[in-house]
Amino acid sequence: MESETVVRALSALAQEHRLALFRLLVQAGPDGLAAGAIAESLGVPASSLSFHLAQLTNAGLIAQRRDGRSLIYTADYGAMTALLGFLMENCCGGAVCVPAAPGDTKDKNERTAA
Amino acid sequence: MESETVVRALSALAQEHRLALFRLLVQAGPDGLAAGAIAESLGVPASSLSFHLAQLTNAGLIAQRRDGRSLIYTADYGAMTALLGFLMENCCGGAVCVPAAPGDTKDKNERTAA
DNA sequence: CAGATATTTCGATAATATTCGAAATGATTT
DNA sequence: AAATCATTTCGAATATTATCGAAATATCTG
Repeated sequence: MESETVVRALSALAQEHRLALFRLLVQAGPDGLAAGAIAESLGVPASSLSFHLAQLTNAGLIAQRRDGRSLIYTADYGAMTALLGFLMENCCGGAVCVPAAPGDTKDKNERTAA
Repeated sequence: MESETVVRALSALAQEHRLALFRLLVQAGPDGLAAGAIAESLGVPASSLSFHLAQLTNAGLIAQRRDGRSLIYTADYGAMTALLGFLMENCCGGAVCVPAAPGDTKDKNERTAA
């Protein structure tokens, strides 16, 4: 995974509306949501939303499919996992350091490390 | 974890120099690196680097300690793990979907979900 | 084909980020 | 305390991002 790709993905998520949007799609699952439904849910004008959808699409984090006159957007879980993988990949020079299971929101960062 | 905190952390990482900087610190481990060493390693002027260090510090992703006349920066692994945790936390409405271990770079996103 | 609906593109404006040299601060040495 | 070294703050130029209405595009319905 190229560092430029990662920056684009992080940039895409580094914005209130888009983070909310992405999480909305993640929770919506494979069925996804139509652009209109998202706009309403987020309280963002259609044209603004379209801009944000384009950013996320461009970053490869979401995908588009057409259903009638609606465009349905879905989260790309693969891209997400790849991103997370990249962020921990060279952690501590390869030592085991993030054994925490998903959902475990522990905040301590004491480590024996090296 | 507040969404605003997450956005700040993502914003901090969503920039070539800072992503490289953070990864440099992650790999450097608990010993960390002096600002000067980082500046040289990244090929960035001192004042620019200082700006980026401030961003990462402000986002809580790195910490500072003084050693003589040098300021040593280290990655905050706890903040990092918290961020990753948040990003997967509500994934698929709570269904198990990212069981992949760190280092496993699988790219498929087929899921039975709901 | 005309009308209605869903969404995107355009264009202009406002807001935020990045960059880097020069000057300021803090810590060390002599 | 003066000189020196490491780093940060300031200020100002440049670049990138976000916002949203109006107009354009694409799809469906009658």
